[in-house]
Amino acid sequence: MLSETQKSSQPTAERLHSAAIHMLRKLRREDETGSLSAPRLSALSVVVFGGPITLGDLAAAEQVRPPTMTRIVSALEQQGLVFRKQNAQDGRSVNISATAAGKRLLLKARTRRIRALVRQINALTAAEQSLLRKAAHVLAKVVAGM
Amino acid sequence: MLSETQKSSQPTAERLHSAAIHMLRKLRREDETGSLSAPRLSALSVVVFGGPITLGDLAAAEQVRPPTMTRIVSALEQQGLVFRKQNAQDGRSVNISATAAGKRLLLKARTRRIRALVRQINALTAAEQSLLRKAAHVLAKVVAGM
DNA sequence: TTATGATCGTTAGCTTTGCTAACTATATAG
DNA sequence: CTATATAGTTAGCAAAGCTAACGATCATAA
Repeated sequence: MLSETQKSSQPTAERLHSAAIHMLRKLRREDETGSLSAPRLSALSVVVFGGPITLGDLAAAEQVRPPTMTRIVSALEQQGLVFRKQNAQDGRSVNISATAAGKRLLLKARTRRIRALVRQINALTAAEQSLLRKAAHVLAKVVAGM
Repeated sequence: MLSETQKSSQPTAERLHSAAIHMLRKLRREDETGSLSAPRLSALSVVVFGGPITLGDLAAAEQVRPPTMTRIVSALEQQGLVFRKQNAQDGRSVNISATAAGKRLLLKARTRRIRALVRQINALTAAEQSLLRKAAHVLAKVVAGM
């Protein structure tokens, strides 16, 4: 038999799932002029803060298959935001790093993309903001564990 | 100049944004055998609990353009989960309702899709679960306001 | 040392989901 | 009755996910 907390985590999960779907759809529309889609922004962020990184590791970090990441990296490279470099030790492996333009753009693009979200959070009460701040950490842990 | 809370909501927003991206990617992969993708599941949910509903209203509720919703509804209809019916008063308008199979499948599919998420939440401490439960409500409000 | 097999990345090709533009059909206003 | 506005669909494009198949490189074992 299920415990009290187990039973009640189903609606919580449903709400989080729904919120995630609608949040991303909304942010995509807010950011209509943005040069960086969510997958590209997310990948670039990993490269900027965690690079240089191999394509395989980047794909794993972003939880997508290598062919998907190949295409995202190629697009970012064409935009001049990252560059590939062959690994000297292992010729099969490719190291991906961010260019100066990539680092610059990441900060601007990320700020703009989540602007609407920040605005909404700022409209909350101080208690709610504090709650959400703590929850964001828990949520990150939850997702990492999946 | 920005207040203390305003400054600190930027990283919270970033964490929530990142968590949403990775959560949805992970759930999609968990649910590999699932007959219902996230957009279809989300739309069906609105129809089941809020239907009958016009295509335009459904598109607005799901924050997508009418052509996108036309296609999703057509797919759901082909799967026998919803059906269209012309509005008697306004011949341009179409009302969408769930079939019995649609209602049945929604519950099963939703449970399966978020199973991994529920599992992770259950692994949290009681305090964290309580925190997340409250945060889910706040988050729903935040997203609704965007 | 060379042959075998594993691993990394890419290419090719499919599906789904977004979009805009343009069209049809119906309703409403003048 | 005509003109315009609205609801939904169709057509066609791009991005992002996948699998399968392939080339190139590395590691290992005969």
